[in-house]
Amino acid sequence: MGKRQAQKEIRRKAVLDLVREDPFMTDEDLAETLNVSVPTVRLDRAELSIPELRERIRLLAAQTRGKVRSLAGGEIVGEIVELELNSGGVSILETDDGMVFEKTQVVRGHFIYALAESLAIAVITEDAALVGFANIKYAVPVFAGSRLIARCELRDIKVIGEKRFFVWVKIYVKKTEVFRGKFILVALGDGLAEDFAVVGGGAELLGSG
Amino acid sequence: MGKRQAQKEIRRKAVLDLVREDPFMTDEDLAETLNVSVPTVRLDRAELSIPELRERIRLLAAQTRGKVRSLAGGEIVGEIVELELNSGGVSILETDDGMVFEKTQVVRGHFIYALAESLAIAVITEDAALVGFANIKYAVPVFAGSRLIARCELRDIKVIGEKRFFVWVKIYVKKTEVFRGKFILVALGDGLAEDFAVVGGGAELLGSG
DNA sequence: GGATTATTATGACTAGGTCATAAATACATT
DNA sequence: AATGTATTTATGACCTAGTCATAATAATCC
Repeated sequence: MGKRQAQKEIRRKAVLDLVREDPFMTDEDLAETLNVSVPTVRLDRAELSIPELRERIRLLAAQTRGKVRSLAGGEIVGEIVELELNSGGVSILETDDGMVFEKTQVVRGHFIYALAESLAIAVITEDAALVGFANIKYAVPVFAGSRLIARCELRDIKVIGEKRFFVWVKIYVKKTEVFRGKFILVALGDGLAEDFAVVGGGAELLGSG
Repeated sequence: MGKRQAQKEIRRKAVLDLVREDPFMTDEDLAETLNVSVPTVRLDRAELSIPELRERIRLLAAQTRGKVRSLAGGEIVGEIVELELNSGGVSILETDDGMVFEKTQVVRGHFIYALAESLAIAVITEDAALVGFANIKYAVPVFAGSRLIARCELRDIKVIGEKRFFVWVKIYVKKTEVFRGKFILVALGDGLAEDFAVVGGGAELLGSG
């Protein structure tokens, strides 16, 4: 292998790394940082089948839109299909490839947890409820593509200092129970400062440093 | 108010709704669905200060990139800063506005949970480990902007049928413990079919229907 | 030196816009 | 019915970040 060929190989790897790191780079940006011409970069991209900038960010946006809406964006993970306040509810989450461990294709636990927690909180009418404790069990691994059905039941309300809501959530794939969780939710009201020292960034209420 | 003015108002609202629902619509798409010309749509967009398609998806991609990387995309939530396999580790997650309940600005539990779970799994060297049980406690509400520091410790390994890893995770904001969780992880090996009936979409191994 | 490969240049074309200007249309008012 | 105004549409020049095809140049190997 000649010198030029080796250089090419190295540059192509660099191109891959660069766009992976920052998919918002134009061909001109790439050309500048790699000290080659724009056509060279285009050739590299073509052979590495890296799509053009606009396509890259379009894909990025498309990919993440659904996930973010159902995960980071909204208040609720999954779609609530039944809800009786202070009693129970049902919500559904379609799992997909973006939620799995690569190796095993098994859906990561925290997606299942998030579905359960969201539903548990949705059932409580209290203005703001937070999970205080949870006791959870994953019975069966879930694979991408499964439709998770969460059923939630408010079992008890106790007042021990503050109001505590005892909520049970079971999640099924078809008829198989894959998850079971008992959540103890706490109403976030005036009692906050008693049991809960609030820790925050800008919004620090009760300092601890 | 005349007829035309009213029509305009209605159309502008429709434009807003349409791009909100599907930010990937071109002006031509919008013009067609609204039965007006492209320039009209452009005028509407200008007055509603809706950016052009490319800018919209660029913003979408930029906004969600960070979140998705740390949430849905990668295997790990948070950034691992220390890791001793089969022993312990430390990971860090910077919380932000996208992770909170709107009303209270409190970080949603499942982000904290995900940080803990990710670290617990990372510590286990086993090819694929899954959470079997977890016992968790949220001590203190966390506000956006806090830097969460998760410390994890492998406490025990027991073989009860399959290998079980007993992992403790504590999460701090500064010196305050905000979360504590005991995870029992199960190695996902040959023992899978014994204790675990596998439920999945396309990859259904042990059917239940 | 000549063949081969890699790099660069060039030109024509594209989508999905921007901005500015002009023309056409519809409506309300006098 | 005529006119003024708001609204809508049309037009043309320009932009970015590309596409594709073709050609020319440069570097390396045999």
